[in-house]
Amino acid sequence: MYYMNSIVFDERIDVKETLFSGQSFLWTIIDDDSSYYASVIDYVVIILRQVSDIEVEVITSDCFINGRVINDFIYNYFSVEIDIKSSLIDCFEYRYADIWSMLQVYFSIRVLRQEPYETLITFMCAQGIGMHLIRKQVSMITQAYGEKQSITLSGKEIILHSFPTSERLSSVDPLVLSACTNNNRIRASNIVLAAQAVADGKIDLQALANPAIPLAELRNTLCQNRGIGYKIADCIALFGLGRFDAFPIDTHVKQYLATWFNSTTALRPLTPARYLLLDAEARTFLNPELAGYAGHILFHCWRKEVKKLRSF
DNA sequence: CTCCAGGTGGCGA
DNA sequence: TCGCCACATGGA
Repeated sequence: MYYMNSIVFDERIDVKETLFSGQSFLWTIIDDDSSYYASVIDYVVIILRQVSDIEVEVITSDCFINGRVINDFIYNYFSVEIDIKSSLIDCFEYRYADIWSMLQVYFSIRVLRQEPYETLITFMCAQGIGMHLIRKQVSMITQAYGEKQSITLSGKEIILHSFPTSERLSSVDPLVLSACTNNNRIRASNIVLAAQAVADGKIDLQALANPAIPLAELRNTLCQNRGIGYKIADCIALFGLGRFDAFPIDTHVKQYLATWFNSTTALRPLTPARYLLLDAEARTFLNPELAGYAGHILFHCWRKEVKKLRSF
């Protein structure tokens, strides 16, 4: 028994660019020609299909996701209430006219509100390697330790896996897990430690989701865990805790800060001190409240337009 | 072959 | 605090 819904948004949303812009590593392309994309969220199989610029078809194995009815969940998941253009400062259009015109296409990308723990683990897989390898690691982790789920779409069975619980990952031998983390034992060990911390409450993600917590404090708390530095902490905040003010700075962001925004700091090696400097610099031409939202749009635009990269 | 990819942590100066 | 290096793999 499956549930089908059709959701019409007020503004144009590009589902594929959103799901595969590198903020989520848990979606797979079922049928690119028909624009079908699938994932498992809270043990619910969910399939999205882009019907038109503003319409999305949703097929799920349950009518509730995370205790919400499907439509409510999707609206929240795609953060449709956010006015993307307000993530840039008012004079951006005039001060950075070339970038502004290049960005137009990318305003159809939304920043997702994803499950915090899954975001934490998946971004711990994203260190100094390409997007392709990150997806491979996450996919292997779900297949090895997640629960098998399936759904039949037009006569074809689609096999998916839920993301393994923190309890499940806690009990995995790091050496065995390293088969799923590029053979990187340090990363595997850090992931197990993080899963254990989540499982026994040392990392309280529900508490960290409190928007009243200052960004710097949130970042420092997350950084107390091995394998999480400023960048990963900001990614967890932005994509997993709905903190759209968090501005992760990676190799690509560093590059566009230097090239597009003439940052001399961004020309030098990225140290923790320079990370904080760049963070402050970015907030002079981005809306501080939505700096990370803007950062993700700029990030994806830079990767595609300048670097000619793919995210999957 | 070299360089780079959504980085982090340990080390010596 | 900064620069350098190991960690690991794969694509350009």
